[in-house]
Amino acid sequence: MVTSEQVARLAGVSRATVSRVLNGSSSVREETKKRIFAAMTALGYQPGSIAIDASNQRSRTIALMLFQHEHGLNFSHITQTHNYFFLDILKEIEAALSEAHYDLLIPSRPYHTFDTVDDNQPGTYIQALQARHIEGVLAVAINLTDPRIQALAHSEIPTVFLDNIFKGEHATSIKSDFVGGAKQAIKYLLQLGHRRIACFPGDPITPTGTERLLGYQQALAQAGYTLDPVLVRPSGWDFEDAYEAAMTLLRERRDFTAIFAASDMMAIGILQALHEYHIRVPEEISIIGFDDIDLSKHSAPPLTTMRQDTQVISQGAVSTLVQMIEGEKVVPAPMIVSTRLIVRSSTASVSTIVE
Amino acid sequence: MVTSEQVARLAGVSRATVSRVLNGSSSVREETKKRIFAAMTALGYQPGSIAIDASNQRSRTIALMLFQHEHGLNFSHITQTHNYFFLDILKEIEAALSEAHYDLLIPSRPYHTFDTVDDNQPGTYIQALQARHIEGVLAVAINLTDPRIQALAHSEIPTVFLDNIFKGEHATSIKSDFVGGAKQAIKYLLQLGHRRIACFPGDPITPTGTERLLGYQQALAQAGYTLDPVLVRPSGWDFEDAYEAAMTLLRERRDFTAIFAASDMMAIGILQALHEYHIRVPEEISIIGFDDIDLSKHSAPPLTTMRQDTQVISQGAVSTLVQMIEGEKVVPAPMIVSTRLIVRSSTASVSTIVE
DNA sequence: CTGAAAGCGCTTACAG
DNA sequence: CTGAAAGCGCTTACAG
Repeated sequence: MVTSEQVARLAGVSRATVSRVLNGSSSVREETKKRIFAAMTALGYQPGSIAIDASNQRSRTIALMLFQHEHGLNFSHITQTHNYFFLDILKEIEAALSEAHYDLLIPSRPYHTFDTVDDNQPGTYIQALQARHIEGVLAVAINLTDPRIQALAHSEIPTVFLDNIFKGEHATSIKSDFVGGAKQAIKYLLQLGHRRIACFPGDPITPTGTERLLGYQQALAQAGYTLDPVLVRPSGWDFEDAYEAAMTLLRERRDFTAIFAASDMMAIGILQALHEYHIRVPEEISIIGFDDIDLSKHSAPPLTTMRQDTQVISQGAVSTLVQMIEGEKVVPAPMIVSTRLIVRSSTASVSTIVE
Repeated sequence: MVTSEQVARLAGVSRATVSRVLNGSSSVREETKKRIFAAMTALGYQPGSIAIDASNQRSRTIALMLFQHEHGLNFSHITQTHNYFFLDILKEIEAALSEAHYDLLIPSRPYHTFDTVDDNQPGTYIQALQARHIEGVLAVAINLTDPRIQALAHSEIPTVFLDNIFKGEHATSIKSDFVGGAKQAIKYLLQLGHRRIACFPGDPITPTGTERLLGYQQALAQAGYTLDPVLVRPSGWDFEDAYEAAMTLLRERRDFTAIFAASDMMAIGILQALHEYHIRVPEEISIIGFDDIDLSKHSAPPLTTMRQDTQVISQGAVSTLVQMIEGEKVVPAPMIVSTRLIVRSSTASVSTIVE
């Protein structure tokens, strides 16, 4: 590898000056600057990042962490169908990080060089991140009971949580307005004339599930309708979970004209159940999803849904994190991003129902 | 941060000895070893990775690169529907890398500290990777015209290409047997009695598309059937591309009883077109896909497909790469992994066709 | 504007 | 078995 030493020699200056040119830290005579640039291109010099990091004591690296099952790796989570939505987030995060000149690390090697220590103990988990000079963490906390989450939230490592609210000395969060989004979805269905609306809130163990359920309840209450508990069907977040829950509901032959699903992936599972029962959408049943993943516009029929603003969430997460790393000590308050109704063909007003 | 200095002091030894205990490089008296471990746990010491890297001149980091559109970032590619398959690969790669104690970097920040250089010029692109001490690259080359691919294949950086064959002094590849897989798929359809089989080979500009087409042609020829060119429908790899191509084919009212799709995502697009034409699968038309992504078992009907062995591909890619980094100078030959027929409900024998 | 020197926190021959 | 010293390739006060 070409070193700054060689560049310096060729340009007839000291390594210090080469470094100054690289960083623009202090002014260098135009003339010498030119000589140095010439030497750099002549040799094909690239400053080595390890040395830069060693010297600056920083890595410009942020880690992406998914907490789902206690000891799983990151991608093993993200490939599950119910996490499909996060891929869109990841895409935008990568772009935003690139703008800000940070790298994204998917930590996969064991954190410790010696084996006496248990990686997953909350305390040593944080030490391990610090030892690796992770400057910030973007965390998706799904399994809220994982003790590493609290350890992270209370550590000194700047952290932004996506989708669930955590606060700490150096931690904040950003998420969609699930309550408001669910409310708007239900209002829209009410507006179309639907009165008996089934609700698949996802997993009510998680706040993100409960929030959607709450929006459903509030919208109904505010419009003056009573909720029929038999139409509320908790389930897991996966495609199959929703499919199964829908099959059960259909088997029971309940009376309803519309369905609110807590995610698009779930809606697509429900759609398949309806399909198997030869129930036409939206002629017989309307259905509305949540997220607006790209598959939604390709489902049969294309799905009406509440879009989460992935761009605002991702850019917000990154800029907040960068600010916490580089900027003032003030930790920004948790951010709530509003959702938007996207009307496609899976919803129709009750009056158009064909018998 | 706790340093080895502090540990050494507390244990009453030199930093050298602490280091020796950490690496097990040379023998240390049992007694002092114990004292040192005690000091480490007492202080919560974790060796800092930056210093380790600086000293060892290596990073234990491998980069994941997707070459698709000239200047795109990694995740912006992977979230496209036609790359959904690679998520399964990524999941296994992460696990294998973890085993081997390497980190996965998704390079996103600009490669250069100074702006005089164009990152995407093949030469400087390699220098940039070297400057970042990337020890190896896992590359998915889709846009084969990207000059960075050749630069990488001929560089000194150990590289394993997935899905397309590239060879170089320090580069090899691993991929599924697309020709063989396509052949087996067609043979299976022939066995079911189908004679007029439409083929959606994906994008024939790419070898991976052409290989599947070749398998189709060979299987037909070997069984003694002539190929009707009108049934071969090239298209892009995306869901919509296949959907559009299928709509066109259906509009033309061609005579065929089965379809071979080059990917599951394409098959799902075609399924939707068939659905819109109210054509029953498999009663009227059989369809077989390729890849076996998880969505395939959830499509309506569940898809018969050629499964790619993601585990063998991923583990093979990682172990080969690690071997090139750590081991002998011999570059392993390109590897071809066989595929496997997974029969589900989208295929049936022609005799069962209900008119 | 520029050079000599010290420093970042580790590791590893070299002695003893 | 263990310590003192040099080194990894940068950066940054400190002088001049």
